[in-house]
Amino acid sequence: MKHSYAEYVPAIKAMSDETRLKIIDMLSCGEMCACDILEEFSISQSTLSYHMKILTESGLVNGVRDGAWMRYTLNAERTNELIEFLTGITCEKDDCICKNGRNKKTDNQCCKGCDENE
Amino acid sequence: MKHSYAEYVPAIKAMSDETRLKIIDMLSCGEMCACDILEEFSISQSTLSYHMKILTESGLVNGVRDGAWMRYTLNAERTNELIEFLTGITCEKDDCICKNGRNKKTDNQCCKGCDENE
DNA sequence: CAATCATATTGATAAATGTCAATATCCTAA
DNA sequence: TTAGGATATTGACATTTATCAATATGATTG
Repeated sequence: MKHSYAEYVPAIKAMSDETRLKIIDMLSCGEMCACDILEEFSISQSTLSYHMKILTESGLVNGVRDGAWMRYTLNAERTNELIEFLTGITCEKDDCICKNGRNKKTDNQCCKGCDENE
Repeated sequence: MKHSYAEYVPAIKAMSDETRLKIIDMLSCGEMCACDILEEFSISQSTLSYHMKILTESGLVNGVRDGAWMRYTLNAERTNELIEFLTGITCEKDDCICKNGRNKKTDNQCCKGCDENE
């Protein structure tokens, strides 16, 4: 199975920032509104809004309006999917892409199964 | 337990690029040299060198010189650690940071255990 | 040691990112 | 319906990122 790396890049990019990692951690136990998240940081309101937009557009976080507030939750399905993807590309596997390349010096290093799979 | 988010940012950033994701996938089954990796992409040699530097400096990939070649391997320990970290911050947990904040609208949304832990 | 192959570094450049202040929009409550 | 609170958007800016061509460095082999 070939992975579509590009599909996961926005979500990984969304996680590649200290502030957003902390926001994800904060949301992992349940819903929070933007104003409560903001209080945990020393950033401006517009910067938080920017970060929340990246998180929601990446699919990792869901945001719903509740009157004047925005209520944010972690999209567990999406985060699980991402972690499974990362697990998949970092673990040795039968249907890997490593059948390509690895010609010159490391022919014998290829995992078993590479020749049998497309 | 408090996570040190910043500690993981370089590794996540290293993964937040389509080219580097594919390189990680290629290395997941075993060692490859730079020249073999290069053949899988339509990028210049200097660009690949740049990407390999980011991957090795992030700790996700190990590179050793073998004569004129560089042999790259995935650092499985480090990738596992990263995945465990991501799993940790995305799963509901007892020792979460969510005891902070969540005052205004969502007091009742906090997970069990938040009050008992620092 | 000279030629050559493999990789790294440098300098330049365009694009993306993170941040803020200012402003706009959306919603509620009086 | 209007004032004010919560959030989003805009414009400006500095920093970082990804890329390449050119060049440098390191290793091998004749």
